[in-house]
Amino acid sequence: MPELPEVETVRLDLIKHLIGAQIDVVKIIDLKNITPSAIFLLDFLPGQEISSVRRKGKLLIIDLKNSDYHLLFHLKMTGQLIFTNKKIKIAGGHSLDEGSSYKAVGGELPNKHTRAYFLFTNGARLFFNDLRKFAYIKLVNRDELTEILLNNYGPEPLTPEFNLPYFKSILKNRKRVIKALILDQKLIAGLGNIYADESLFLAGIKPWKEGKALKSIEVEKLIVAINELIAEAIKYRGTTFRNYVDAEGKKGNFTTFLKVYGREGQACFNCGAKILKIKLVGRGTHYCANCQK
DNA sequence: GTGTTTGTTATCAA
DNA sequence: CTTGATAACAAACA
Repeated sequence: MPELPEVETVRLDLIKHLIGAQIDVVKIIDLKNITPSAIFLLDFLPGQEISSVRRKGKLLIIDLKNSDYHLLFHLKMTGQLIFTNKKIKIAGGHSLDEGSSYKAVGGELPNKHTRAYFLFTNGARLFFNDLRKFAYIKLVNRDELTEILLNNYGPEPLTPEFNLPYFKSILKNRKRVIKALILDQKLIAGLGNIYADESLFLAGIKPWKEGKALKSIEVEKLIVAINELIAEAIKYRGTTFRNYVDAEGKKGNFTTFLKVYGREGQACFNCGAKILKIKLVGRGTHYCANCQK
């Protein structure tokens, strides 16, 4: 599941290669979550130059030079953005021979999960893969982007806006369980199911505790846990639990540092008790009954 | 065939 | 208006 650290890893990979790159050809293979229409994008994008790659929470934002437009990518659960500048022989002009490809995690590219791809004038290629068809590509103008960011995304971990007074303000008087609150992108942008479970374990808090029931010391522990966890996960290039890969097709290295997610039935690293798993707010939820109060 | 996986949104309720 | 709870979606896999 690409959460903030995984999308950030993809972003850091992409800026190494895509800044200044000019789009040559766009191929849309099978993508229903694309706006405006695929036909419009096929016409609009060629010739556009990429000026920067940004991110808000799990949303990747590609800015186009001398343009009021921004290309948004959301990977949802199984989306991948895989870049390559390996040279391959392309028969006759610009278009990539569908049969030609090179090896990457998940098979040759393009493969059966490739929903769209971009060819750049310098020979680089960017593949948009998605096993399920949840992920989206969206082209928006500046005002639409501002509105999207304002309406859907709160402050991110590791930013000045995500401070203790803010965190306390969004938890007090809240009846929702703490896991639901920290998963809410409007309150904190970037946490998904893995890092929500992990941060609550690190802070020693039961996932189903009501927001308003958290003691001051618990709120302090949790904000530290979230920030440290996200920083470490970025440092290790994210977590691959199912099919996440970075923009070079490589897996994340933080997986081995997980304390509770995916460890049901195994011994807690802290106390040795069995890690338990329940369903909470519709999500698989992992915790240690002994360490989380 | 059944249940499970999760990010996000729609819908409904209070 | 705010807040919260839940279903729905997608496709593969055990």
